[in-house]
Amino acid sequence: MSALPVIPTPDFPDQPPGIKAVTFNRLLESAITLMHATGCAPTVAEVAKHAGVSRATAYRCFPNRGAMLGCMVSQSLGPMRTFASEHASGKDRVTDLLKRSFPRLSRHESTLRTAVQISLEQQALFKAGLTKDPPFRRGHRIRILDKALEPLKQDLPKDIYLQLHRSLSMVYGVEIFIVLKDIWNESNKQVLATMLWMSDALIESALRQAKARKKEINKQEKS
Amino acid sequence: MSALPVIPTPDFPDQPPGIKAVTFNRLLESAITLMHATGCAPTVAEVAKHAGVSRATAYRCFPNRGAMLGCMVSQSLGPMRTFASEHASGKDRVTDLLKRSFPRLSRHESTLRTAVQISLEQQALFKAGLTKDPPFRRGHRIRILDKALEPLKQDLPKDIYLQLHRSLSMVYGVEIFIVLKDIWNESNKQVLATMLWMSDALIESALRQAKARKKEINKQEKS
DNA sequence: GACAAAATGAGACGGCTGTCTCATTTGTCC
DNA sequence: GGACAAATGAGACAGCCGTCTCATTTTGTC
Repeated sequence: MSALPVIPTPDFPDQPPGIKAVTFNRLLESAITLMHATGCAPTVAEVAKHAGVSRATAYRCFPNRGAMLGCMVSQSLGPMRTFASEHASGKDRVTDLLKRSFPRLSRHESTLRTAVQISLEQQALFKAGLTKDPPFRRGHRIRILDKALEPLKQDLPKDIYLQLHRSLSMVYGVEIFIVLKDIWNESNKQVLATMLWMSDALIESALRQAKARKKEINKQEKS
Repeated sequence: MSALPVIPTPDFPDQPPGIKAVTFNRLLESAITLMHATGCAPTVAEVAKHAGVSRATAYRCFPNRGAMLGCMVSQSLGPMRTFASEHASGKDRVTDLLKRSFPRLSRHESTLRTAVQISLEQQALFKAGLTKDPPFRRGHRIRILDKALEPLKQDLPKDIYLQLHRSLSMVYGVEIFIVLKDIWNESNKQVLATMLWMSDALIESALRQAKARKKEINKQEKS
């Protein structure tokens, strides 16, 4: 297996001024540890205690709990390396990406769920004008999918490509876990199956649509 | 436009014993009012105050804030009447459902987002064993989609139908708003476009798959 | 109207959040 | 070692959560 391109995590946490690196890192690591131990987003007090640091210092590191959890998520997920075979054809490349990413998604499910939770909270606050700082943003998937779709990009008109890209971002993310497990009560295995089924359908449809349009254009040129 | 079938909301809030109906309703209405006014999930204290009721009484109505918000969501959404033309063909019926549901989805977006938030919180607590009461469940969409897919149900093998049903539940829900708006920064209009594009692709794919299988079976029978 | 039961209000409590202030420790430079 | 600044700890505070207890009001019934 060749070395896979690394896609960096977008908002990798940076340590604020007036804080020693060791303290900052201890807090982040404690947050991750507690998250994995309980499957639940830890409180600031818990993290501080586990890190052997006072609560005040924790709040010097992060403006609030949401930010702390946001940093924790980025740090915990780390850079992405789950990539597809470089030379696979269009659809296979996406299939490959999904299959290879799945264990990772599955493993980090609770962390990713937390990310959604934070994002929702902060978006709501932001939209209500109750806070100025921009909400925690996810979006890893866009670049990863873009990379996986590279071979298809040439075959597809721009608008169709974009629609496919957007659609696949509904498939390649934690939301499908949330819907299928919390509402449908399905297993992880079924989640993967659905991801694959959907991506196949979406890609086929995009290709078919592109083909039809090409035909249409040819026809017009002839007449 | 003929009378459309009403699909009842699953967990319509029922007033607990030891509480006067008027108090319960006032609390729920206050919660809805505040939600719409701020776009943010209100606190128990706020709701109680707005309802002219003591905080203690509010906690006599709802075991906790999550439950209060859950009831608020169910009450706010009310029974579903957004249904498709009874006699439309398979795919059109789903398209119709999406188009006709969209304004409602869009209007209740913040309420629906709150529902996801509550559900995520409670799922996490539940999985961690930190609470016994079952998490707030969403799932409206399953029955609605099932009804809209009725005409297709006969044409499709059971497994393909189920896969389609599951897949469409990723399309017909607030999650697509969350992904497209929070990550992609898209407009509501684009959300609808993506919903339609995806549903079309998924249904076409299911039909095609069914056709292929039928052909395969015919072939086997001949030999 | 009187009485009992039901419904509600008032308020205390510990825990968490986020924001302070003030003391203490730690590190660095001379 | 001493002086100074950076980093941290300790703790108070108001606000919310969720759980109590106890007093008060409202309601229904005789």
